[in-house]
Amino acid sequence: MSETELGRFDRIKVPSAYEMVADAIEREITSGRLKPGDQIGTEADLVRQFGVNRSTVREGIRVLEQSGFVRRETGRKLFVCVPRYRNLSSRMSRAMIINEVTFRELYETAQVLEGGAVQAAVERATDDDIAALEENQLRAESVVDDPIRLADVDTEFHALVARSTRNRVLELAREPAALLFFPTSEMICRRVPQGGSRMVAAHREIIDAIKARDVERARTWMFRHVRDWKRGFERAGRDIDEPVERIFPKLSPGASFL
Amino acid sequence: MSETELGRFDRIKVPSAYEMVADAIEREITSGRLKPGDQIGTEADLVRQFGVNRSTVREGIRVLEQSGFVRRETGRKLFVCVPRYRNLSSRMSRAMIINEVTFRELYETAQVLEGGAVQAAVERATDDDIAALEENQLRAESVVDDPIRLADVDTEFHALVARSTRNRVLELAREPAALLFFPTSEMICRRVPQGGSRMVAAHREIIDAIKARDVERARTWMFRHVRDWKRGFERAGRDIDEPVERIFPKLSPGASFL
DNA sequence: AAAGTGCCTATTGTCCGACAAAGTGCATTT
DNA sequence: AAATGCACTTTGTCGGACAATAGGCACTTT
Repeated sequence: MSETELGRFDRIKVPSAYEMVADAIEREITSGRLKPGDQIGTEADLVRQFGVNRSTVREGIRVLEQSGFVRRETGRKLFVCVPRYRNLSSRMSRAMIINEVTFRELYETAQVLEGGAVQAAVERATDDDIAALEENQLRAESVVDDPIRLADVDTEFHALVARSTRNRVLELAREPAALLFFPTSEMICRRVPQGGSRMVAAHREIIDAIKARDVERARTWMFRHVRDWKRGFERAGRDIDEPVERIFPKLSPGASFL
Repeated sequence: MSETELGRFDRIKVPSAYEMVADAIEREITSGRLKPGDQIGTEADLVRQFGVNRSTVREGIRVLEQSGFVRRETGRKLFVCVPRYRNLSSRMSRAMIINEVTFRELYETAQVLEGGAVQAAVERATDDDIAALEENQLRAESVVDDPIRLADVDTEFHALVARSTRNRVLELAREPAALLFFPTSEMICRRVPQGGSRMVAAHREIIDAIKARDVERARTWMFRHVRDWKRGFERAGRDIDEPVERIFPKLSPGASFL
C-alpha cells in the first residue's frame, strides 16, 4: 500500500451513490436541460427517481448546494439557480488566507486586474454605469473623513468599475482578490486617515477619464490609486511581504449588489 | 409573505445543525487552530463531540469536502487540507459556462491576465521556472503538427508562466478563465492546424524575453500570442460574441500539476 | 370581495438503529 | 522479513421515525 509510484495502474475510484446523485443533477444543469429557476423535485421525488435512500439524496444535495447549482429558499423547495459567484469567490478568498498569501501578491494582482478593468470600462461603460459611479462619488465625498465608510465606498467603486466592463469573466477573476481588498483598505483607512482626499480625487479622475473615453488617463490614475493603497499599507507600519491577516472576510458590504 | 421591502425587520435565518457543524470545523481551520494535514476525528468522534446524529455530521462533512477544507482519502480518514484551488476553479468555470459568457469576454480577460502574468514572471522567474518552460518548449516543438497535443502543451505553458510569477493570487485569479482556455484552444488547433508554428515561435520569444528580463518584449509577444488565439477562433468560423460552448471542462490535463 | 385567521398536509431537518463493504492493524505462517 | 489471514474499525447506505415549519385551503371578519 505504499505511495510509491511503482505499478502501472491508476488508483481506482469507486463513485459513491451520493456523488452520483450530485453528478447526475449537475449534468442536467450544465447541459442546459435544467434551467435556472426550474424546480427540482422534493427529496422524496429524488428518492423515487434515483432509487436511493433519502440520507443519500440529502448528502448529494448538500454538495450541489455548496457549489451553488441548487438553492433552497429558506428551508423550502429546491430550485436550480445560476451559481452566483459570491459564495464561490468567498471560498476562494478563504483559501487564499489559509495559504497565507502576502500583501505584495495582492497588490501586484490588484494592479493587473484593476488596470485591465478600468481599460475595459473606458471602452464599454454605459450611461447607467457612469451614473452609478457618479452616485458612488457623491457618497465618497460625503464620508471623506470617515475612514471606515470610505473604505466601504471605495470597495464599491472598484466593483462598479468592474461591472462597467460588461465582462463577467474579468469581473469574476477579480472578485476573490477583491474580497480581500476590503479588510485591508479598512485597516489602512483607519490608520492613515489623511489618505481620504487623495482617494476621492483619484476616483474623480478615473470617472472623468471613463467619461472622456481616455484610456491612458484612466490607467494612469488607477495605477496611482492602487499604488496609494500600497503606500497606505506601508505607512500603516506593515510589511508588504507579511501574510494577509487571518481576518475572515465577512461579505464585504460593498459587494452586496453584485 | 410578499417579497416587498415593507417592514423593518430582516429575514431570520435559522441555522441548521449540519451547517453549524460545518461552520464550527471551518472556523477551526480558517483560524489556524486546525492545520493542513491534521486529522479530524472519525464520524463517530464528531458525533460525540457535537452531540448530533451521524447523518447530520455527514451532511456537514459534505459541505466542507465540497469547499475543499477537508478531504477524505479514498474512503478513509478525514484530514484538513489546504484548499487546492482546482476544484474551486473548476466550479467557477462551470458557473461561467452556465452564465453563457462569450469568447470576447474570455479573450479580453486573457489579455489582461496573461499580460500581467508574463510581466510578473519576467520580474521573478527562477532558474527552475525557466528550466520548466524550456522543457515545455521542447515538447511543444515535438508535437507542433499534432493540434490536440499542442493545445495541451500550450495550456501548460501558460500555467508555467503563471507559476513563475510566484504570485498565488494572480495564479488563482487566472485559473477559472484558464480552465476555459483549453477546450477553446483545442477546438482552434483542430480547425486551424497551420497556427502551430506561430504558437511555438511566440512561446520561444516569450521564454527568451523572460530570460533576458525584458518586460516590453515579453508583453508584446504575449499580446500577439493571445491575439493569435482569437484570430484562430475567428478563422475557425466562430463568432466571438457567441457563448463559450457548453463543453464541460474535464480537468484540463495541463493543469494537473498545479 | 378582500383581508385576516386557523387548521391540515407536505416537506424538511434530525434522530435511531442496522448492515455490508472496504480499510487498518495485528498475529500467524512461510 | 515478507506474505497471508483474521478480527476490528469506519464508512456508505439503508429503513423507519418524529417534531417543526411552510404552503395551501377553508373559514371567518369587516
